[in-house]
Formats: sequence, structure tokens, C-alpha cells
Amino acid sequence: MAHSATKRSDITLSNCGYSKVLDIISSKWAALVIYAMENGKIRYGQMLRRVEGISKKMLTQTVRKLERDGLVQRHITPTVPVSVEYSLTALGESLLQPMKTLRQWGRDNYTQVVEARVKYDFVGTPDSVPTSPITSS
Amino acid sequence: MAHSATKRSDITLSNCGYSKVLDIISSKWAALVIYAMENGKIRYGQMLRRVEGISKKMLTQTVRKLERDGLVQRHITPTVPVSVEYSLTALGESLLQPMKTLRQWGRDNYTQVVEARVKYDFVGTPDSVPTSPITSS
DNA sequence: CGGGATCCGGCACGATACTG
DNA sequence: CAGTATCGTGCCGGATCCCG
Repeated sequence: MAHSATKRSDITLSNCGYSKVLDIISSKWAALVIYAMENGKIRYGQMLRRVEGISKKMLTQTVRKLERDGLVQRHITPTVPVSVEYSLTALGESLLQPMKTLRQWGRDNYTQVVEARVKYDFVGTPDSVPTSPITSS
Repeated sequence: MAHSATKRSDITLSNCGYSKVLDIISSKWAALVIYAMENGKIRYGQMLRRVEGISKKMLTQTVRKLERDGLVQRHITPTVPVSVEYSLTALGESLLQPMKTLRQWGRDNYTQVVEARVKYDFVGTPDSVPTSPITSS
């Protein structure tokens, strides 16, 4: 580190690329909605059914934000009952790979995280039981 | 339920690896705190100064959650004023690469996202201006 | 069919003060 | 030095109803 470097904080929200990405896809449904589009155009109602548990409000809100961020395109076909299809833009598709990398990490390691939590909560909770817990016999 | 596939929703929160990861590092400060530890052990006060804008409350809360999830270790040295150091566990380090991949995407493409927003908000806001906007000449 | 408008509860986050 | 305790607030997300 430089000599008198009074500049202490070198890690900031504003220049962190990861935080910027979170700004785009940290919402609860964003990733799921993107996955629903990874094979090409898909209709609104289709997504509503494919993404388990999402409500119309959240689907619309999520897809709108993604559209605003330039990751998603809307295609409107003015048939009798309107038909609206969504698809990823080139920018949106470019995000798929990095996301998959993280997703793979999650698949590979989430059980370890869950185990760590159980362990942490186990040693953390004791309010009683100073005696050995499982080793009953 | 199996045969005629009435099972429509194939994208769910519970089986999405990406969403699981978000559960771990989607909080505002998590990534920044992890970055503060990527070069090895670091003291509490050091992190407080390195991560711009973080409060003691949020640092403690963030680091505790990461510890609970098994990504971070705490080392306490009972000197006169207590000294506490934090570092990434093997699991925590393994998350570094996937995170960097996303971070790189953010660095490379965030400006495009910002531009898309400006554009979207521009065509979205008009309350007036039915006349062609940019094509002035 | 594909939304928009509204009400509401929970929780992430911030500011401040106190402690061993 | 390294936290904890408490209070307050925004806003994310769910439920419900309405619309063209």
C-alpha cells in the first residue's frame, strides 16, 4: 500500500460490479423469469404457469423492470384477445452464462450451507442442555 | 400425477440454484464484506474502514450471517482490547470465482443497462411531446 | 388475455446510544 | 476494540379487485 494513503475505504458500493448486477437480478423472481425465457419467446400466460407461485402483479413488475434494464423485449400481437410475447435481448442472453455459473455453485454447495446453518444454530441456541446432547447413552 | 403431465410449472424457487445463492449473497453488503476478506484475515475495524459507508450494525449482521452460512470464520485473540479477525472458509473462497464472473459482467455491461433505462424512461415519461423527439432536423 | 391500482404486513437497512 | 440494543422507515412482495 502506498505510503501515507489516507484513502482507507477502497471497497465501495458504487464501483462494485457485483453490486450493480444485484441491482438488476437480486429480486425474488428475476432469475426465474429469465430462465423462463431462455429457450426463446414465451407468452405472458405461459410464464405465469411455468414459474411456480408467481402472481400476475409480480410477473408484470419483474418483466417490466427487466425490459427497462434492456434485458428483455416485448412483442405485442394485436389479435382478438391480445397476445404478448417476451424474449431475452442480446444483453439479456449475455447474462445467462454468468448466472449459470453462480447457479451451479448453488447446486453444488447449498447443502453445505444448510449444514453449516444447522450446526451454527445448534451451538447457538442452547438455553439449557449443558449436558451432552445426542450422546444419550 | 405422472403420466399426462399436468405438471405445468417447471421453474420453482425451491429448486433454483441461483435463488439459493441469492439467499446467501443478495444482501446489500455481503459481497463487499466478502471482497474485504479475499486477501486473507482482516480485523473488524479494518473492514469497517475498508467498506465505504457500512455501519457497525450492518457489518456485524452481515458477517454473522456469512459465518452462519459457513462462508466465514471468526478468530478471536483475547488481547487487552479484544482482537477479532475474520477470513473466508474454503466454502467461502469457492464462491469467489462465480462471483467474479458476475462482477465482470457488471463491469462490462452496466453502462448498457443504464442507457437502456434512460431510453425506456424517455419514451415512457412523455406527457407532452407527441412530435418526433430526436429527429428534429 | 394481459395487465393496472390499491391496501397492507414484514423485514432489510440506517441512525443513534450504550457496553465489556 | 468489537460489538449489542432499540427505534424508525422505506419498499419489496403478496392478496385482492378492476379494466380494455
